[in-house]
Amino acid sequence: MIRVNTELLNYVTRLHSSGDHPMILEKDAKAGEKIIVQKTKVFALYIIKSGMVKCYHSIDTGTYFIQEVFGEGEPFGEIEIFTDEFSFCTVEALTPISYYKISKTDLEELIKKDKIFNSLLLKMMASKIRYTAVRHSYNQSHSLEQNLNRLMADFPDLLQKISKTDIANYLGITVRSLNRVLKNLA
Amino acid sequence: MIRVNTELLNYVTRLHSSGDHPMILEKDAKAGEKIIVQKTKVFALYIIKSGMVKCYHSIDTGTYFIQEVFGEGEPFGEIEIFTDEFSFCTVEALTPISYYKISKTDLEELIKKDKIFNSLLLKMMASKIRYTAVRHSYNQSHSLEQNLNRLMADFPDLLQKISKTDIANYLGITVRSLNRVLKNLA
DNA sequence: CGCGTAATTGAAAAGTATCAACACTGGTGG
DNA sequence: CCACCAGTGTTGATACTTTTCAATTACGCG
Repeated sequence: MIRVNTELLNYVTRLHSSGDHPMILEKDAKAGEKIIVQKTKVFALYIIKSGMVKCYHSIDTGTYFIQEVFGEGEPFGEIEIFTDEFSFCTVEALTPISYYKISKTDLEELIKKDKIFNSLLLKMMASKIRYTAVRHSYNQSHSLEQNLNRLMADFPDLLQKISKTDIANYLGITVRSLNRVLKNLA
Repeated sequence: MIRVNTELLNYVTRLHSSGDHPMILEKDAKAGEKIIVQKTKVFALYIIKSGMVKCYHSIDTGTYFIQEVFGEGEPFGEIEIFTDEFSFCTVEALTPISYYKISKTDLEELIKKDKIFNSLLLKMMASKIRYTAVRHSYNQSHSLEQNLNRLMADFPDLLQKISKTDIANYLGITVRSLNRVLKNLA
């Protein structure tokens, strides 16, 4: 549920601090701020340096589905840039965050010139596809209780870090159901 | 549910027929043949030239979840190659198919040398992530009836092309539920 | 303190799975 | 040519799971 990408973070941090890449900006945001808003154009790739964001897709009034929670090193905005479409998710800071920002044109330059960066991107996207597919498959084929157990095993401090509303929206269930299952587990 | 990628197919067909790329092999398979088996090592990228395959993840005896049905131009095997992990899906021909096959080392060569191919790959993976995310989100947030309606609207000849068992496993429901909803729609 | 958001819990309603019986189809062998 | 078989599809009854609705409590913050 909380994804990280140390390899990419280390590489981008090195690029940034080398000074050779002034196009890599470092920025901050407060908890609750929206970095990307659903159905708008995206002009940059973002990589989280510290903190967490949630990436969610609103359906209509009130309900939304959490695609993923991104932690250190996870990039976002790349899908909109590569597919050249409007964002399908809103990305909102869960904690105060700092992040790197690379504009679309600079990103395209970087991909052309830096083969290591290019292959990190390919690897990152492949890993996103794999992770999402496994998660989707697991969710569909197991009971809520099993899904929750797996989540708690992977992230023991989940309940401290993420609100129950968000956990429920990540699992695609109501908070009522989440509470019932949590009570049964205990 | 049935994905295609005309742009990639055209490009690879041109590479193949130019004769400059003898590493791009053209092969065939009968309906029911498995091109990739779950939990095995994958040594090549495959691109469908004609026909359809289903990509599914088995849980335990009997039950499986269909990730996606791939049609013309859709690649598979790229995730295993880029993440360097065992396959999490079995890829099985639904119809007789013909496909292109590029070995891992040749693929890496091609990515380095051919910037257009590289950017087609980036775009393809971004589009897979986006599509999967939207599908997952939609499935979780809508009723079975709405999901089925959307599927039938997108693929009017769905019931002729895909078996009900496979459709149910794609939606993550039982065949019994699928039949009930289909009856209500009519 | 008061306000809005998040969390908790029960009861009823709706949705889905499970189980089981049976129909339909295409291919195989006696 | 027909009987059989395996795989797929159909349908009803029942049990189980999840949602919906509603009422109440807890918490953080200006």
